[in-house]
Amino acid sequence: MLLSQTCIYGLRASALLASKSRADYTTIRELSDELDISFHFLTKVLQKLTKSELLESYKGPNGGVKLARTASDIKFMDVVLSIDGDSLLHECALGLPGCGILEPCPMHDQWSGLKQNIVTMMKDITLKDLANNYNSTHLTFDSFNKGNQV
Amino acid sequence: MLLSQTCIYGLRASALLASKSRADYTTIRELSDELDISFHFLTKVLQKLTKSELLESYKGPNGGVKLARTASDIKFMDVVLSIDGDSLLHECALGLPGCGILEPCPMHDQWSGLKQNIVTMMKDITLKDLANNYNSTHLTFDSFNKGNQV
DNA sequence: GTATATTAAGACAAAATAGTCTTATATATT
DNA sequence: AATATATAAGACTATTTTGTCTTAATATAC
Repeated sequence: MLLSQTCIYGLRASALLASKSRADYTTIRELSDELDISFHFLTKVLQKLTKSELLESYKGPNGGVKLARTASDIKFMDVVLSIDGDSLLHECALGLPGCGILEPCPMHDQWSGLKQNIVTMMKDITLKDLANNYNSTHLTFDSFNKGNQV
Repeated sequence: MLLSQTCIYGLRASALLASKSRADYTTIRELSDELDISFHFLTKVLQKLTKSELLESYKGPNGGVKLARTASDIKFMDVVLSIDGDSLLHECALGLPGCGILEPCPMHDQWSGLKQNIVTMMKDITLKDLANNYNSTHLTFDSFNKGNQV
């Protein structure tokens, strides 16, 4: 799996927040219910995004979380970096720590090309894009969670 | 990480076997020493490849493992499928079980394009390619394991 | 046939990841 | 002030992945 489960949860919650495009705060409980993710676990995931200043949180009644910037200004990659870190950018396909331009492993050239494409995509796509696609499918995220399609 | 550690060990051992291009058996001990991988763990990894009939094994003195076919006839993808299975081929970037053409998740189109490129590469590269590159670098795999480059 | 060399198999341990639960802290409402 | 609502933080548990160790099975050589 390319991204950790934690990261995927963060991406889904971020995309859902973006699709709501609300100015006020959304509770994590609402997000966890819609996404069918454990409330407590999602709380911890979103804390990372808050610390990275991708989200803003507010305690107490009418509190919750919201995007810290406009959805078009937060990239897929921002969420990945915040949660999974930058290991994806540097990792050798064969897991060799010394692999690089000077001492390429047998996979280096092929893999770094592909990796660059992945990174480009992640830097290209914003939460707004995710939210747009999300809305255009006329599907709730919840429907995915039921696994009703192969 | 795209591939499991187990899978990476399998790939490295397979590439090393291919680079030796020996007709007789190589002991797992020799492979594990050169690759600096735990002997017992590598044994279990290679057992999977043997069961998948990518390798042949032989017990007793002068025994060991060798490629079951010529190196140019075993693909990177064969090893990945044997060890990690085909989850990579089907996985949605957002981990949504229902994601597909009928009910695409917000990432579906972009991700399936990239995924296809990855799969194409893995089906394209053979152990012979890995071995060639490996030899042309004039580096032992061992030098990578020391992590002497950023 | 006994000793030696090798993979096969499976029990066990350690580490990383994922998930749960409880308590603390901040805010709003009354 | 008291109560209710929300995130923050951290202890704890469960699961998966990775790694270790012991024993079994098989083949060779003498």
